[in-house]
Amino acid sequence: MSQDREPRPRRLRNIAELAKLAGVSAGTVSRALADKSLVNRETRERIQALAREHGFRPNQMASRLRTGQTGVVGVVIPLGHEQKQHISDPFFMTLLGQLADALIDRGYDLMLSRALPVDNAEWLERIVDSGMLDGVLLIGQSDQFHNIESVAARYRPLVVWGTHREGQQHCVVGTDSFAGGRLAAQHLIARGCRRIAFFGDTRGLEIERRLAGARAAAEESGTGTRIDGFATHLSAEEMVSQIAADLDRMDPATDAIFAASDLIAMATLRQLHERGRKVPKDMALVGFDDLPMTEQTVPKLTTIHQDIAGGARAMVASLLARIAGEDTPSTIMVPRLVVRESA
Amino acid sequence: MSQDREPRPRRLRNIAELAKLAGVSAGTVSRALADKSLVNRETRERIQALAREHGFRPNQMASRLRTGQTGVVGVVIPLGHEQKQHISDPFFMTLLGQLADALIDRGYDLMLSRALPVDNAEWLERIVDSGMLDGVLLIGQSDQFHNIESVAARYRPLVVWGTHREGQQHCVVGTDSFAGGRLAAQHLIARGCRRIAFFGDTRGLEIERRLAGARAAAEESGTGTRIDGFATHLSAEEMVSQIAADLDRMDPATDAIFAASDLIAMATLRQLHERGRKVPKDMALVGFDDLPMTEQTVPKLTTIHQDIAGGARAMVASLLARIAGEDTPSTIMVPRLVVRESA
DNA sequence: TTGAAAGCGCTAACAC
DNA sequence: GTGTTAGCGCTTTCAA
Repeated sequence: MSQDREPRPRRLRNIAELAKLAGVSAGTVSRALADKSLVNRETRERIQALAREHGFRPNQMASRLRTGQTGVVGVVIPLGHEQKQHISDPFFMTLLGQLADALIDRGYDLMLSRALPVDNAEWLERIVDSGMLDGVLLIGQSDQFHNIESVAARYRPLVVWGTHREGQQHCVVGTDSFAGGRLAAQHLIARGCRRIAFFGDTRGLEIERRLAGARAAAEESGTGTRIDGFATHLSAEEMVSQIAADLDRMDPATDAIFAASDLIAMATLRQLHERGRKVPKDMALVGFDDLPMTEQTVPKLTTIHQDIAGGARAMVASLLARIAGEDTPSTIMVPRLVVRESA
Repeated sequence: MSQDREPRPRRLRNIAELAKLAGVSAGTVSRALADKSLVNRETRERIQALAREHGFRPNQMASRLRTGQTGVVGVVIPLGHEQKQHISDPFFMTLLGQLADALIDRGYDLMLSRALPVDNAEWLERIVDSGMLDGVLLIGQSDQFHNIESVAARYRPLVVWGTHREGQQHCVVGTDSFAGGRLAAQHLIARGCRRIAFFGDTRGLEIERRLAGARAAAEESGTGTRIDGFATHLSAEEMVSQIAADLDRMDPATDAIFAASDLIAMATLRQLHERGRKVPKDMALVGFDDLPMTEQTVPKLTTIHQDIAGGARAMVASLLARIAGEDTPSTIMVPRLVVRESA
C-alpha cells in the first residue's frame, strides 16, 4: 500500500547526491549513515530517513578501499592431490556451514574459493595479496604444508584447519588425528579384530596421521594385529567403485575396516550390504568425523568424533584475534570414540 | 634453495612503488600488469618479472572500485520461516558446491551470505545495493516471494532457485515441483498405497507445490487416496524428534510416506527402522532431490530427481547473461522419478 | 608507446 | 556540529 502512495524517487548514485538533497555536505552524510555520535541527532535522523526513502546505501567497495578494512574473510579449500574432490564434500560443507554462521554472526562476509595448487603454485599468495580480504581461512592443508608455512611467515591473519606438526609456523585448528586413529584401532582390537583394512588416501596429512595412529595402536597391543592401507579416492564417483574393488581384493581374513572419513564409511557400509556381509558381525566398521548423517545409517556408524562446530568457532575466534594483530596458538582438539552399532 | 639465494626485497605497497622501481609511470605498470597490448613487449615483460620477483599484486578493491566491476557474485540463502535451518543443509550445500565450481570456472568469486528476513525486512536490498556484487544468486525463495519480486523489478542481475508462478517477474531456475509431487504420488498409488503421509513444511513455496502435485495425483487417480500433511521442521535437530512424533500419531492405516526432501526421507527411514517397520513392505517411502547420498542408504531411496548440477549451470549462465545486460527467461526443469528400493 | 592527471565513492583529519 | 580537503590504489582518457 505505502508503495503505491509514494512512488520511489530516482535512485541516488552516491553520498554526494544525497548530501545535495539534504542540503548538507558529503562528510555529514557519511557520518550520519555510520551513526557517528558527532553529528546532530536531528540532522542524522533526517538524513537516515532520506536514505531509507530513496533506498540509498553507501558503496561498500569505496568505503572498504578507503578504510582499508574489507569486512570479508576468505574461505579456501585447497585441492592439491585430491583434485577430483568436490567442494560439496560433506565434511567441507559441514565445516563451511559452521564457519559461515560464525563469521556472519560477527559481521563478516565470506568469500569462497576453491584452489587448485596443481594448476597454480601461487594460489595462496594470490588470495592473501588480493587486497579483498581481512583474513583467510583454509579448510585443509591438502599436500601444501610447506607452501602454507611460507605464506604464513609473512601473512598473519591466516588460520588453517588441519594437523599440527612439531614446530610449525602456521596457526592450525584441528583434531589430533593420530590420537583419533589410535582410538579407532584400539576399539577394533578390543573387540577382537586382528586384521584391519584402512580406507583412505594418505597423501593428505590428516589421513596419514590417522593411519599412523592406528598402526601405533596395533603395535602397542602386542596382538600382532595388521593394518593394510588402501588409498581410497575422495571423489564420490570414484570412491564407490574403488571401495568395491578393494573389498574384493583384500585379504579374506580382514575382520574390520577403519574408514578415514564417515563418507568413506557410508559408502563402504553400502558395498558390504550389497555383498551380503553383515556389519558388525562379519565386518566391523569405524568411521571418522561424526557427521550428523552418521546417526541415520543402518546400522548406526561407530566413529571418531571431531567437534566441527567447536572447531569452526575456534578458527573464527583465532582469525579475528589475528586480524586485530594478536598472535594465536594452534588449537588441537581431542577426538572421542563414539560407539554406535557398526563396531 | 632459490629462496635462500635471493632474500625477498621489501614488499611493494602499490603500483606507484613498482613504477618507481621500474622507472616508468603508474599507468604503464597498470597496463603491463593487465597484459594490455599497447605497452611495449619488452617493458611489459620487465615489469611483470619485477612484479613476480617482489610478489606484487594490484589491490583488487581499488581496481574494482575504479572499473565498477567487482568480479564477485553473491550467493544468498534466505531463511524466512525456516530460521533454524542451517546453512549446512545438504541440498543447499550440494547446490552451493555446484554453483561455486561453475562461478570459479568463469572467473568469479563467490560471496556467501545467510539472510534472516525475519530480523531484517531489507535483507535483499542491502545485499544488492552493497556495491560489492556484480550479481546475486538466491538459493530458495523461502517465504519471500513478493519481496524478491519487488527487488527484481529494478535489479536485473538476480537469479533465484525455486518455483515459478504464473506471471512472475524474477528469473527462476528450478524443478517443476508440482509435477514432481504428482510423480511421487502416482508411483505410490500405482504400488497400491491409499493413505499417504506428506512430511514437509508447506510454508516454503516449493514444498507447497510438491504437496499440491501429490494431492492432484490422488484426485486424478479416482482411488480415494488421501494425503495427510505433516509440517516437518527443516532443522536437523528438531526434524528427528518431530518425525518420531508424527510417525506415532499418524493414522495407523497410513501405508506410504512422501518426504519433501531426501534429508527428511533419510531421517524417516531411520525412525521406521527403529520401530521395526520394514521399508517398503510395511511402509513405502519416496524422497525428493536425489542427493548423492540417497544411493548409500539401506534400502536405497526411491526419490524424485532434480538436476542440481544442471540447475547450477543454468543459474550461472542466466546470471552472467544478465550481468551482461541481457534478459533471460526462467528455466523449469522436468523432475524424474528414480525407483530404487524404498518404494 | 608512455606520462600526466582526473576520478571511481567513500572516510577522516583538520578547520571553523 | 558541520564543511573542506586530501587521499585509499587503481584505471583510463588525453596529450605528447
